[in-house]
Amino acid sequence: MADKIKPKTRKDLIMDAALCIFAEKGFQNATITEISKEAGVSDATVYEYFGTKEDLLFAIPERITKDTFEASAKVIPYIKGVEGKIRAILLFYIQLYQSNPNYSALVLLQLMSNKRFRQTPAHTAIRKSSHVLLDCIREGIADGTFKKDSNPYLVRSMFMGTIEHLFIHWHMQGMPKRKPSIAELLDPLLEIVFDGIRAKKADSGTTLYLKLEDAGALAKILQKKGGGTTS
Amino acid sequence: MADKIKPKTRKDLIMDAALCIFAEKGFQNATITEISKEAGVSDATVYEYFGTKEDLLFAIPERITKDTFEASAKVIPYIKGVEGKIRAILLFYIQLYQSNPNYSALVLLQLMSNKRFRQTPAHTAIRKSSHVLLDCIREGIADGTFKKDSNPYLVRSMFMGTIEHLFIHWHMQGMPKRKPSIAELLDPLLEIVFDGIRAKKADSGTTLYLKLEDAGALAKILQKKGGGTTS
DNA sequence: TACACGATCATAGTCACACTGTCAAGAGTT
DNA sequence: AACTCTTGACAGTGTGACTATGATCGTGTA
Repeated sequence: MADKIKPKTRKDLIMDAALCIFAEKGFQNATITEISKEAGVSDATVYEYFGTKEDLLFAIPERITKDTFEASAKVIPYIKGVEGKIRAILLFYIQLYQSNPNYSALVLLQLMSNKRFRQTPAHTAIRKSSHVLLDCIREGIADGTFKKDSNPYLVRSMFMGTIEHLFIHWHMQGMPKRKPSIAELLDPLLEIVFDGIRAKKADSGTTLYLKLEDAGALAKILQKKGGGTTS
Repeated sequence: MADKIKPKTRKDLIMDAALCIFAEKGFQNATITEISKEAGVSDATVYEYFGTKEDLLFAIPERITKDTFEASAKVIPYIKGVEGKIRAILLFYIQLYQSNPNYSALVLLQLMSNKRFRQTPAHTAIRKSSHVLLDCIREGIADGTFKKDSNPYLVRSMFMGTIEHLFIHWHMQGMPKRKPSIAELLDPLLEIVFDGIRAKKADSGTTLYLKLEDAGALAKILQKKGGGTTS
């Protein structure tokens, strides 16, 4: 196990340097010379490993994205309850973005709006993970946790859109040094959405809400019976 | 009024051409020569009006953004109720993005992640409008429409993040010809969020929700009184 | 030690494109 | 006609991605 200390190949050195510089100055404003200098190699070596500057850009998120999302996919099935699963998936995203600011800057600011990136293995991994989230929401609708008429695509966009929006603003605000408090917003976010889409029936042990207009009718029912609620 | 038919200045022609080409191929992949040819002017004329290619990019959303958001700001105060106000603001965004696909592609895909764009009048207008939305949410919290412990920043990110996410995916999907159904998702979106943050108390005239545990006590009250709800 | 071979470097060169500068050709005005 | 302002044509510069080539370094092998 001691030989697991990787000696950092030149390829890794180049990608590490590129990640820093791309995240800091943006893809277009970064030069190959700058990256090769930072990595301590020559320009030619960069082209030895990566055909073009854009190939280098696309290669960077590949390792981390695949590793993370494959790990996520393995864990999720063992979590019981769709709400817990959804929470776990979103926590994965938030922690990934939060603990790798350069990575998230790259993905959210440079890659997400690049059409060629969409034909990349890294993006396939992202898409797959996004699909897992969608399936969880569908499962929640199917098993009665969420309202039958919920739009799963909308709900997914609410989750992913909100989280990405928060991170984009964090990056654009110009202070990615300070740890963001986005993880603390996960539970409030979940609470709002779940509260909004949760089926309001008395089949699970959750809190039950009734419209006031129905309260009159309910009052009579409650009077006749002892107070037991049978569906 | 007949002389209101603008003869389309060269500046406008250039910006129109640039909008099309930037939206289609992206800022970096578009060349000045291409734009000037499309506009029917020479390269030099482009530089006559716009110092740099980026200045041209930033100039494009200026008119439409300012016009739209200033119009929005004038209308909002006349709408009663924070929920209506919020709905109106979001509808403004959606209709703006939906009826100007090129504009929304430019803003959402190219400009939002550009740091220099943030120091631009166009972005100031966007920020101002975003602040109006935040104020509405705060107003809703203050007047008891929404829960006291709602995080207005989070709620705003939920609205804007979701809408932007939906539009970005619409653009990236590669079929911006077909009219998107995003406007139809506004009410479901509002329903979920409002449902999640609405104060469940009996202080405003809106629909009222009660916890089931309270229904027993309510039943007695309703029996004694005729049914009128005085606060 | 000597050799071979692959990896890396240094360097020079090509090409595309943003941007500049110059000057001449219209168009409008006096 | 003279004057001015706008526009176009075009040549030129600088930067940076990418290519091509030969030198050099490091390592394993005879």
